[in-house]
Amino acid sequence: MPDSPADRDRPGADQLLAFRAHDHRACAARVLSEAQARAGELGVRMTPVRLRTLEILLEAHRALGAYEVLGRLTEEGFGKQPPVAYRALDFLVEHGFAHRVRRLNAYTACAHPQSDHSPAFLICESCNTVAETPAAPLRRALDAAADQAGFAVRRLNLEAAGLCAACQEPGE
Amino acid sequence: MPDSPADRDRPGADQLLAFRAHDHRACAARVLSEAQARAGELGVRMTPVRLRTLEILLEAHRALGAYEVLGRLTEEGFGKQPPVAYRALDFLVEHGFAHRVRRLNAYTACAHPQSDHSPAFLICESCNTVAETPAAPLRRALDAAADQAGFAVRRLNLEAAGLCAACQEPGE
DNA sequence: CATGGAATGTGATAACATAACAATACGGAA
DNA sequence: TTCCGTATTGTTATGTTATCACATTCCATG
Repeated sequence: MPDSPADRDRPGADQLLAFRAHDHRACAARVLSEAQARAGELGVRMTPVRLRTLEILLEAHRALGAYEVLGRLTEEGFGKQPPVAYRALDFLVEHGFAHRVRRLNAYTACAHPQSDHSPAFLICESCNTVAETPAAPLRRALDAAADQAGFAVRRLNLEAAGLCAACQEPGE
Repeated sequence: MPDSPADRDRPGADQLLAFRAHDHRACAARVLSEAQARAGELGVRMTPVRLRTLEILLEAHRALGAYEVLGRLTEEGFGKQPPVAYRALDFLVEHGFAHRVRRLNAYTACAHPQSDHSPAFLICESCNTVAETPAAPLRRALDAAADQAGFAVRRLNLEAAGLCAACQEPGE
């Protein structure tokens, strides 16, 4: 299927697929297997809680709060205290498998774990769907501005709140 | 004093003054009086708690948590329950007198209340200083990308974490 | 198999934020 | 000026998010 680097840099391609119909099961499975492969490359352990946490985020295809994730994990026999979820989520974020959406106090699976990137999030205030879109050009622009002040950017968090196409429709 | 629109769009001018020595008292007084004038224009009331909250943020010249602000307000005879601080802060943010820095769960006085703008924050992970820099060009770029997906951006939050010039120095 | 570091689990608590409602202040209309 | 509606401030109570400290288990390595 078409998923060239060029496609990946073009919003409107699979980046914003959160707002569009798609083969969800295949999409999740693909990201999962990519993530496992990448964990191997990075020399980190994709343990059962961590894997399951990522699966949960992928199934939702929306941002989940830590306690929502915890609830799911507990149902499945994992621990029931907050650190269980927070540690798994922190791990996933740390290694680029998931992102933290601060505006929602929530976490979402990374749509493109295979490559380092500077993500930007489009958060629909009506349906709460979170779409990830590439922000590399924005990142470069910001880096340039920060450089002038001698500031070294390490992590960038870019979240736009608004209305997705579907929620803008009149009868919605 | 020089504060033309051109200056305001150039980082390295007064935008990043949080990282530089400056006449803090005069700077705070200027912003305060501008804010009061602007409240009049907007037809909103800059009441004592709200004014004092803004003063507190300006004095700190760093991001303060809601409970830090609450502590200060309480010392001065205002209420001692969280909503007192949250309401004042919400008011200030709502009308552009302050910003919320989500990465820090904190609030900071707006450096440029006189004009609508899309701010970006440079957050030093070492000294926690928060500098506000203009993000209008970034905003335009993001709007363009979002448009392609039919997404209408209403609010943009851009926070960069890293090291300020001072904290990058060897002996620091 | 011993062993040390990583990972998981627990109870407890800290930190951040809002709901719901009472009392008061303010400003415009009668 | 007086009255009235609304905005504002205050309170108690509670909800939500996140971390600390420490015990136990897992697992790769020697």
